[in-house]
Amino acid sequence: MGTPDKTQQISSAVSKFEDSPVFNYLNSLSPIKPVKSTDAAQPFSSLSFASLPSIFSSPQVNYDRESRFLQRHQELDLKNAKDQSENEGEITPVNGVNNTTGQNENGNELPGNFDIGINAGETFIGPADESLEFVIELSQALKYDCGSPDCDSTSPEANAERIVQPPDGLHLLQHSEDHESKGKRDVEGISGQNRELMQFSLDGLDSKSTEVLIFSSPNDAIAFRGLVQTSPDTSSSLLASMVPNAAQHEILTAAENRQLLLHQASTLEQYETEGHSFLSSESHFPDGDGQTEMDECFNNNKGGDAKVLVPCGSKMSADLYRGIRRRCLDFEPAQPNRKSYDSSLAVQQVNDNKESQDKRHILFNQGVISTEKRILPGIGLHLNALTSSSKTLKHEKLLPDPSSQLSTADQENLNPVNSENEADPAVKSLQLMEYDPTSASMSYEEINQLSPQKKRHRDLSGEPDSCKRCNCKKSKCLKLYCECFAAGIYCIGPCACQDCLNKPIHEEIVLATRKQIESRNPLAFAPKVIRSSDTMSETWDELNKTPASARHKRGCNCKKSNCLKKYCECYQEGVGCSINCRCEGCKNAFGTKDGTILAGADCEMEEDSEKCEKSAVDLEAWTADGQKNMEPNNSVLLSMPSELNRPVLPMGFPPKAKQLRSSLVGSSYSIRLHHRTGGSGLLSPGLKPLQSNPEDEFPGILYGDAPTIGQTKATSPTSKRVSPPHVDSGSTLGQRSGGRRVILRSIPAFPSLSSHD
DNA sequence: GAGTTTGAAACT
DNA sequence: CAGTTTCAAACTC
Ligand SMILES: [Zn+2]
Ligand SMILES: [Zn+2]
Ligand SMILES: [Zn+2]
Ligand SMILES: [Zn+2]
Ligand SMILES: [Zn+2]
Ligand SMILES: [Zn+2]
Repeated sequence: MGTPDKTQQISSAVSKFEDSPVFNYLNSLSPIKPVKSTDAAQPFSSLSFASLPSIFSSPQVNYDRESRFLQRHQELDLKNAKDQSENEGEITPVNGVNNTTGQNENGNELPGNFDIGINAGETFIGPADESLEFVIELSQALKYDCGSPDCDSTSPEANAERIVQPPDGLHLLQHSEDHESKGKRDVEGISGQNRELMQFSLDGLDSKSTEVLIFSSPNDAIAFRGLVQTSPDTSSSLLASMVPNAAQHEILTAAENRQLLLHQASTLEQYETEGHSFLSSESHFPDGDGQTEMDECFNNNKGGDAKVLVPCGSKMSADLYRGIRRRCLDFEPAQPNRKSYDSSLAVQQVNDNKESQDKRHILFNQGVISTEKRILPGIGLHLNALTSSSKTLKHEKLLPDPSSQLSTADQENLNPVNSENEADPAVKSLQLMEYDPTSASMSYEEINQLSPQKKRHRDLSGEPDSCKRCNCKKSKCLKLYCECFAAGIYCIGPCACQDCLNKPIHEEIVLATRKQIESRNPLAFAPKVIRSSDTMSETWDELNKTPASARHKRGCNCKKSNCLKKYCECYQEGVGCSINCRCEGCKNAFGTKDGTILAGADCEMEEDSEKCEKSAVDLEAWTADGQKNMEPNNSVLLSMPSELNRPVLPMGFPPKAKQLRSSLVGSSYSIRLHHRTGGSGLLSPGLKPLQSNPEDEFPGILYGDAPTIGQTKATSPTSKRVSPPHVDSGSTLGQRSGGRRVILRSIPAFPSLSSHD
């Protein structure tokens, strides 16, 4: 509510953004402006679906179904969300008690705001065939939802934990918070199943399993999500990694998604063959990781009921854990939360087998809870608002959200929620609130952290908090100068800003400001880099060709940097300059304005061998860029997270794309696992540090995640400096960390250049 | 860490 | 739309 003026402004903005599902969703969630939300909210389902359809061949059909699902799902989520949102706004303790009770309460409340108009009921799922598509679409839709942290939270883990521990409402709730992180683990853990899931999604999912899940619990929504997200997330995550921009998301068609999934699946399979677990492979996925993983777990659960879960849990425990951490690391170094996972996992394993039914039940419950948590995160991001802001953008924005979801979680603080105990949710939330409201739900923070942080993650070793984000002194973080604000996220602990108003507490201000900025420039929060993904896979298939399909929408205006430094937004994003650029003396290693790519081959052809060299250098430079950070491989990953950490360029990065590619691909496999192998070791870290594991654990995965998230530039500010991974040496890359990355990159590399603009 | 450079964002 | 100022990051030392 806020002042009428604000409301009006917002409402107007909302109208604009109706398209963005996330936005709607958020609105609905946030208690603050029910009215607005309501209006805007309605679209949530419709919007989200609408977007989905575009992606898939048959949108309408799916749409209907999805909408149904969503409705339910939404209701649940909304309830949760509401609770959370309320909490956020008020900062009251949330989770613990609220969850349980909250649901009921929320439920009552929801109807009013939401009213999505959907029928919730009835048949959620249709025939198996449809279910497949349905699932996918949903997943996408969910993603949008997920954009918020929620997605992450829903994790199988929760179930597991629950099982282990007595079913106290309170405990559960508390755990739920932790679950978020756990969820991630779980997801990853599913490894073996993942493949199946993926395939299944492609093939057409088992209608049976899906149905079961959905129908079985009242929390259909949750289950639903899990299912949906599963397949879609994966694809999405891949996409994300591949595509830098949200735009890709839109572009991708169902077919593409499938391809992606398949691709992943194949990759995973390979891994498994080697003995690695899937988890790792998936984990590498950027955004989706958390979600995806969870989804998978869910899927498993659904299909196999308890059985599935068990596996997930067990696998997850070690492998997942790592994977999760990695991801976290990517985005953010410290994730204290994760620790808890370990313990929880162990417990899960024990219990899992026995109580399949109970588990399920629990799952649902937990899922719900987690959902609630999730909601918060979403809110945390301004993205919601932003998303809505630009109609066209919505998709783009969506992407960002997901990315954010990824998990960055790190936040320094992060509360130790984890294992320690579940400290009371309320307490946590309170604490978090101090820093950020997000704290309650990791996801929230995660999102926020995502983008900006990545840049500076370098601090890894040093301080957990290290990841710093913005350092605004005069803008109060309410202008695009602020990377956080520009990325649509709230400032958090790692930010070194002064007089910051970009915090959940000042949501109204933030949203109003956003609105104003958008009114001036509708694309202000849109992703800066666009990729035409349409053909991407096909087109690109091989690298060769042109380089970069992705391009900066607005182009740069460099005068002195020759587009060879990160002062250049194009270069920073890892994309070549385009006709939209007004740069002078462009030597962008990713492609010059004229279209010349400096790539090695080109170089030769072209006059300047120098360019070639430079370009190649750039690559390295790009990753390492200015600083000299050198962290081992990880660095790259870490850095990337923000936006694209990795250059858009797909394959061929100009210079020595070959090396990269090959290395990437090859490495992907190799890498994968190596961490996972350690099965036992995984857990360890506890926390850690990115730093510590960087090389081993993170490499690939993190990397992937990051990009995904980062992809949409809009969301993330720019990654400023990346640490250099030693990417340049192809050999190195290839081996470990590189693997996944490479794959991702290659995939992403979409072809066309984006002309869309 | 301080200081410089840079180009986008904001402002006029 | 161009010119100027402001700003925070990227970069340098
Ligand atoms: Zn800031
Ligand atoms: Zn900030
Ligand atoms: Zn700030
Ligand atoms: Zn430039
Ligand atoms: Zn440019
Ligand atoms: Zn240029």
